[in-house]
Amino acid sequence: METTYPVEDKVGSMLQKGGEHFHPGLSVDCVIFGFHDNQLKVLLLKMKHADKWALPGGFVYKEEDVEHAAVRVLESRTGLSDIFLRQYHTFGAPARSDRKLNRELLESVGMEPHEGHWFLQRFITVGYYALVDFSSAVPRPDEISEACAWWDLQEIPLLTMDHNHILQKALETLRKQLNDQPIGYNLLPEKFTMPELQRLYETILGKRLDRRNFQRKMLGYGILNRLEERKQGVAHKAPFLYSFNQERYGAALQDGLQQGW
Amino acid sequence: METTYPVEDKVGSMLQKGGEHFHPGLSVDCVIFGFHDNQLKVLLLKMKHADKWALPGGFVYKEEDVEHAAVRVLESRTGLSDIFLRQYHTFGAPARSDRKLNRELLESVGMEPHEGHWFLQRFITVGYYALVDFSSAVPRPDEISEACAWWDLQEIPLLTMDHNHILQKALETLRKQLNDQPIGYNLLPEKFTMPELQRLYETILGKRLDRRNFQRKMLGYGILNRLEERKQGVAHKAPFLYSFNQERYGAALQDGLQQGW
DNA sequence: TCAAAAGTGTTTTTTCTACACCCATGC
DNA sequence: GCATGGGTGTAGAAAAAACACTTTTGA
Repeated sequence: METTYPVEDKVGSMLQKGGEHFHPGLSVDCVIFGFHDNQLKVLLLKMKHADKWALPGGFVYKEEDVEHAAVRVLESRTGLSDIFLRQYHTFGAPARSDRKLNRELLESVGMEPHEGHWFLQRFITVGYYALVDFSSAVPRPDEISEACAWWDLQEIPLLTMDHNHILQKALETLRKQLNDQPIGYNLLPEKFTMPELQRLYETILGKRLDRRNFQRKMLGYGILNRLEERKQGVAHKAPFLYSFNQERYGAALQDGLQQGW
Repeated sequence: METTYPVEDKVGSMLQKGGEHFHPGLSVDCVIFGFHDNQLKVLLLKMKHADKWALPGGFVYKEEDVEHAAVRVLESRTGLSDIFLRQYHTFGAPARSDRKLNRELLESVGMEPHEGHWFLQRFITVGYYALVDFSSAVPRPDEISEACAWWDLQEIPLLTMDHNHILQKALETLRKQLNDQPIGYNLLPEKFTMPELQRLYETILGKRLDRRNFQRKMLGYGILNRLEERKQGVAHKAPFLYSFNQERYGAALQDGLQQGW
């Protein structure tokens, strides 16, 4: 089922016509995680007419599935489709909307910020987090932003509105996901080494793990295929390459890994 | 911070004035769990002018925190405040709104279902689940419903719209909660026996557990106080009574019980 | 007095934890 | 040749699973 939605060609027309096209007072925000240089990265946007960075987000068309809106944001910012995306929380505090900021944005594009303008209403936002392969994702700013870039999780600046909070909550959810679901398929390249997978886990958890116990536990999940080849051109002993067993990985995502009861 | 919101005195005025007071296209639905007779129960409403039962839900006032709306629904249906409430998912499929049903409802109260009426728009709903003490909760229907009652989880009928789906998802979330957080404080009376707590777990999980291993594990969490007294007037050997250690229970909710990594 | 439910403990199995040793590679 | 990272195995501790005996009570 393919549906076409109007495209915002520029800030002005979006802000002007938004009220007609979008579901009122509703947005989605995506925390897009990538992994590179043994660091967890997050994709951030720098909006025009704003001095702070923000999470990539967007509005939901009137008859669009909310999740579809998140997929759309994701695809337009990274060029990737068919990736891991999960809704984790909806942020509904009235104070989270920064009317002053939005009013200034309206004025900056020469629009009259009249009372009742759709963009000046209070917004509820549905938070999604995504796991993407850093090397295949190509960050691209949209019409209303001047930059789009990966940020190291350790160096996240003060973001707009409540976006630091939204990001923090995504990270907590991701950490919990490790406890009953596998992670890696979407964050690592097709072929990867066990140490690389371990770095990923360590980065998400923020602590170091024992090399041998990690390998045993991970192999015990039965979701990995060890390939014949080893990683080329590395210092020291060449580690084996692995890939995920699609079927078993999917089943593990579905059924969970270890259940306490 | 106490805020007063307009009260819907009856269906007509709510449907008529709703557009002025409520955040457009947004609702909350609550899956209220109780435990009685060794059975997990859910509180359902029977709406006037409708033949199906529904989850208790409501709309969100324009400047009201979404969570506050859920608390409001909960309090008005059960008479309880300060209970366990958790947001678990937001349902945003366009097809979930049953316009036909709402149109009929409008007509049934003598209102013109004109195009663009707020009640005929597509709705996003934020799902919350609550755990309440069955014996202190007093089910009370609101102005727009003719009945409010506890239903056995095994006997849930076909509900309105996507409410069966919303309920199912709440149950899944509740099951997962058992794996890293304690449950019971809100579902059981102040004093309870170990077998009662075990029945609760068994009911949620849908499977039987070993009596002795359950007790060992549960005591190991260190969240229980064993009281001096035993349950009175029961057949067979009288079991000890327990209560939850508030401080430790709260800490366990906060920090989690067992973390896989 | 006996069936049913509850309290407590023990054995076995499995999993987790903490290590030690050898191998390959680049400098 | 040696420091660094990677592959593999093993002993001890801890947790989970399986199971048995005794006590209390109402019918």
